[in-house]
Amino acid sequence: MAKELAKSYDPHDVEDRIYKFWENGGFFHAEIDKDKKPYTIVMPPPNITGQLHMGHALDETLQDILIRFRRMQGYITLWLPGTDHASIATEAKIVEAMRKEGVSKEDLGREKFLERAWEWKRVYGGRITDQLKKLGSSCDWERERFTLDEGCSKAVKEVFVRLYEKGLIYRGERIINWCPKCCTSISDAEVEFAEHDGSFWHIRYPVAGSENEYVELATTRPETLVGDTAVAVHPDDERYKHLIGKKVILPLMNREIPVVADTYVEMDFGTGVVKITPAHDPNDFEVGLRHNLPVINAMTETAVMNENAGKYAGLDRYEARKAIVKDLQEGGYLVKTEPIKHNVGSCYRCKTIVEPRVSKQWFVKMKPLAEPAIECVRSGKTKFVPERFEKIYFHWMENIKDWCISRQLWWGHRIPAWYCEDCGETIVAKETPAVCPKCGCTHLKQDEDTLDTWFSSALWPFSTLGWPEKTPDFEYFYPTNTLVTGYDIIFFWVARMIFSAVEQTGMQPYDTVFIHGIVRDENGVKMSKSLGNGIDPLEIIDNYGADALRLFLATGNSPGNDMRFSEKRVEACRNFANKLWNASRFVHMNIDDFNVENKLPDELTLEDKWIVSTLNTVAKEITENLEKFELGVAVQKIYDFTWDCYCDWYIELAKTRLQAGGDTAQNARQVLVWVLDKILLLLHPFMPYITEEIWQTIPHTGESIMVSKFPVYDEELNYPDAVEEMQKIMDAIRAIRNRRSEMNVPPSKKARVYIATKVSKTFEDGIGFFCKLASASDVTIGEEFDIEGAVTVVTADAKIYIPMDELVDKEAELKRLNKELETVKKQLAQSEGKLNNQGFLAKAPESVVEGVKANAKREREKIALIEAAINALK
RNA sequence: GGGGGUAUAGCUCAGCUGGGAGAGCACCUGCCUUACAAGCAGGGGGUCACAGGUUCGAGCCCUGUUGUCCCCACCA
Repeated sequence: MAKELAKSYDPHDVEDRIYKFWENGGFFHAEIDKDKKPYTIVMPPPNITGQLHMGHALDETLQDILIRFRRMQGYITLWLPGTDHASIATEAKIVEAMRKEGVSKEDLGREKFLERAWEWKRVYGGRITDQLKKLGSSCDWERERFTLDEGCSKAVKEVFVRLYEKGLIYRGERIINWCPKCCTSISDAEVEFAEHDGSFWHIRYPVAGSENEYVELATTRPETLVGDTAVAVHPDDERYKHLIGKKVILPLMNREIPVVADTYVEMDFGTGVVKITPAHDPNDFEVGLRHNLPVINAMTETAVMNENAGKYAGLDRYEARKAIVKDLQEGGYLVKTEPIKHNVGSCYRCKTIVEPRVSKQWFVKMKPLAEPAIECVRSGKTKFVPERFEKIYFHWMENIKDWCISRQLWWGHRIPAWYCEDCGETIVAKETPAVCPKCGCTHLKQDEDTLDTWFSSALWPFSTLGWPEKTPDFEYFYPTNTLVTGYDIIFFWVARMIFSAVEQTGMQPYDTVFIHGIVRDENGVKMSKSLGNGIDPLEIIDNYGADALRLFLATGNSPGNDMRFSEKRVEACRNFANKLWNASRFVHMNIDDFNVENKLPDELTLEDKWIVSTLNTVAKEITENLEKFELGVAVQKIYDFTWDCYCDWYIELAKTRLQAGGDTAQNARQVLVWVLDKILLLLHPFMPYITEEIWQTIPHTGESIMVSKFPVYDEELNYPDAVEEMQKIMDAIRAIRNRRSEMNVPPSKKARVYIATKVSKTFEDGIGFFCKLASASDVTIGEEFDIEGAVTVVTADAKIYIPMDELVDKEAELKRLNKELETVKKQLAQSEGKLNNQGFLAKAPESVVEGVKANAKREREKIALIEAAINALK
């Protein structure tokens, strides 16, 4: 008996069962086979901060499509999964959770805190793994990695030491971005700028030693005044030239500070005078270095004024601002206050406004690393898809500044540097040193800080494969093939991976960076936790199935562009899954006991040739599009083929043959099964679950569709003539349906319709959509017809005769025909115009001229046919 | 200040190297036609933002304009 299939597709029944089947069957695991080519994707590791969101679902889906496609093409595919410890983000979450319990980091101490963090990892890392599985991700779980695991940590230390020994990592006192809430330094890339409404306070500083002389300057941050160590003017500024070298008195603090000349000052902006606070502004810091100015840090690490702020000590930076403005006003120093819009930077994690801060940090010297990384992309070793992102990459790389890599956090890779408490020596090493190499003492203390989380992410493509060891995996799978990620982390991650890989492995990390956009909500707003507009992919999977979600994410998504989530469209995708399911039910009804071979019959009818040939073309197009990362275009092709060609036409046409029985029916069955099989194979990368489920129930060889061969273009199956003829027949049938509808022919009334095409078929058009192929007539195009009581209706390539008694509205019919006649005449005039244009004939290639001639000929034929139809009506 | 994306049906978007505009949803008409009403057949609806240019031919290429979104820089 044929297997009974439920009337509609229920993904709940299927997905978990199929995933287990794949996992237990070992189909995800990549066994190295030197005779075959590898195809490798290393998964961008999701953070262990929580659960997967729609952006992950997109990222994973795209990767899984590529991986499944390549696997079916016969590559040894490795999709290596993993998670990221995400130091600052995770630590912030844990601290937040602890705060609710009334516990602080310091209460716990470093070791206990880390225990807690590892527990967090165990819970949330596991959750993410489960979620990845729900999506159908075909990753090699045996190779799963975590950025803090032993291997990755080894790679991190190796790289740190190598770069240090090469002089590319240094420690120094610099001004960095400081988050007063996270209490850590953050890199330039981690600062987000946004426009804020602020005030521009104009303040006057008395000139020392002269009565009633002032310089007026303007600032947006009066609270930093307490740390001023100079004021600066432009050297060419005539207004202030005489003051250069003199001193002014810092209001409220009553300190004398010098007036320096520096070209950094813009004469046209503000008053042309700038207060210089080296400890609290990056530009001022630079000016300070040039003029050898002292650095007065006036704030603590939580941005509270410190003892250097005199009477303001203990006030928060914004309270201090208020107090200082008030005192300035009372002291007569405040000239005016004007509103201003200016950009303010905040921490990308907690949104707290960052405070520039001078402190001792570790940095990576970027210039020497950037150059080879630029070359890697310029030479095409690594390509971006879409290409335009290369520009962004180049711009960033070419203007790169040193990378601050130390973080004042506990969750992460601890910096492999030790300081000798006796002699002050710094030791950088992969292993904990026993004694100080300089003084021989054992009083060594490891640096308290950890590394920027992106430092380990930057090594991900090779640290996960066993580097720095020359492991078989590394030798075989590296460099990897494709990196799939969103444009939002090109700077954070992609760029850093490329320079790290080039520097450490001497090779590009991957051939292609396939960039996608972000998934927005239905209103086009970026999904975010704080807005509460995020949509949980698992909920969608629960309601519509993973295949539907995947299909939605793949459809209509063009590389590099954002997409909007649309539940309506997910629903449409679910409907497609159901359509496919029911098509397979229909096939099942006709193949009891698997009595059908999954191969094409010897004799193919016109419609067989059409479907086979069309499928053949579709397979080619899908392959081409997948190879150039046009996943959306690829999936659309198979969607249309399945629904329009297979379901709406082929199955309908096959019904008549199935009823006929005998060889006719058997041939139809074979073609039905054969085409369905190909559809499933082509669709499998996009909709893995349902395709496996159905594939298992039709005649097949092999264990799983996952490891079956992806259909390839086969010249033997190409029947262009049949496709063309079938196209005409379908056009004609459509026209008949259209006419029936327009003429209000009652559905109960059968009409005999004659269609004249090259292939000379007669169709009987029954109720609504029902058409069947009847015996061929001897009518050919151009032949004169004389069918009593019938009227000619003209379509592009066929004449259709409909019995007169079914025409209810002659007037409307005439009107329509006349309109069409007019249109065609216009087209003909255009074509003839071209053919009479000497300029055109001289310049146009022969093929074009031939094309226009063919158009004109066809148009003349049309006109003749329409005129005939009009006459028949009259 | 610099760079980039985008403008196509009522809505959300495809349209890949220039050759007679598409999908999903929505809307209208008619159908429970034994695979599927999560469906079938048909229909309405678009100066492809605007203005020039190249071409026999432009949604697609070039120039400019406008709208909109984003990224980078950060002049206090």
